[in-house]
Amino acid sequence: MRVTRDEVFRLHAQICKALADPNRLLLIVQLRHRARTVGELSDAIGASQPLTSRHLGVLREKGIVKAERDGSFVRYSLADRRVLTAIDLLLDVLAGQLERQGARGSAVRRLRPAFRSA
Amino acid sequence: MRVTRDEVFRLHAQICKALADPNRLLLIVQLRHRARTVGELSDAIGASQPLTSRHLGVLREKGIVKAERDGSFVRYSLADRRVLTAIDLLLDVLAGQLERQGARGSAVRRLRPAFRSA
DNA sequence: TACTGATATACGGATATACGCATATCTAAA
DNA sequence: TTTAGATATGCGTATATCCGTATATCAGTA
Repeated sequence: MRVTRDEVFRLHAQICKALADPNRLLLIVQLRHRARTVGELSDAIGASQPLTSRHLGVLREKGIVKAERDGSFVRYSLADRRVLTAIDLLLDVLAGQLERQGARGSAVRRLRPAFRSA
Repeated sequence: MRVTRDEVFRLHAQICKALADPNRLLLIVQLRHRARTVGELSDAIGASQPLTSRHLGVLREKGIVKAERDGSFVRYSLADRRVLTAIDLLLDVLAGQLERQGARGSAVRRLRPAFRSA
């Protein structure tokens, strides 16, 4: 299959777009250490089951997570950990911006890389 | 200023959203090696001047690029090179996906990291 | 001040996205 | 085959995004 330059940029943007939603970022972060079922994820991010399923579908379609059936459950996991590295980098960028603005709060302190990788 | 956990994820997603457009990715890539004026960028990505300016505005608002006046020109440059690292990582992810699908074309070959960093 | 080139913004239409709610599909077990 | 739990999908609505076109703002110069 032939892929043009424009098509590459379009697909690249599609991947970024898949990350460009708070709920989906939450989902990805939940998968940092282990695979999880839809129900677990739904609980973890505090969203309804249908909404969770749909966001997972978006991530799956873009090849960011993969799904594996386990009985009546579906277990989701990260398909490529480099995505995690990328969003961590962007989080670092955000942390820098917030710090420069003098932002406070525990959520901000937890952003610091040293904190997060622990 | 107090920042909650939800707010952090919202801002994190905002940064991702700023990257989630082919034209804006094109712009960022154009700034990899040097600063450029709006006119230069507009030519480089083949978009109209107003559209280019607006996309640059989005990137500037999210702290991804910074603008510097130079006479009647405005010179844009990257505000944080980690963003470049992040999108390169995501491009690698895409390259892997395309390769697995047996994609061809020079645009795809140029995706390979070894190629790109040269 | 008037004029020109560079950049930014306003407006409107077309398309895409996120969400809630209802419902369909799938799997295991009775 | 029926039932129940887990997951996915359909539909309608509100909102956001992208773009073209026109116009406004700004800096430099005559």
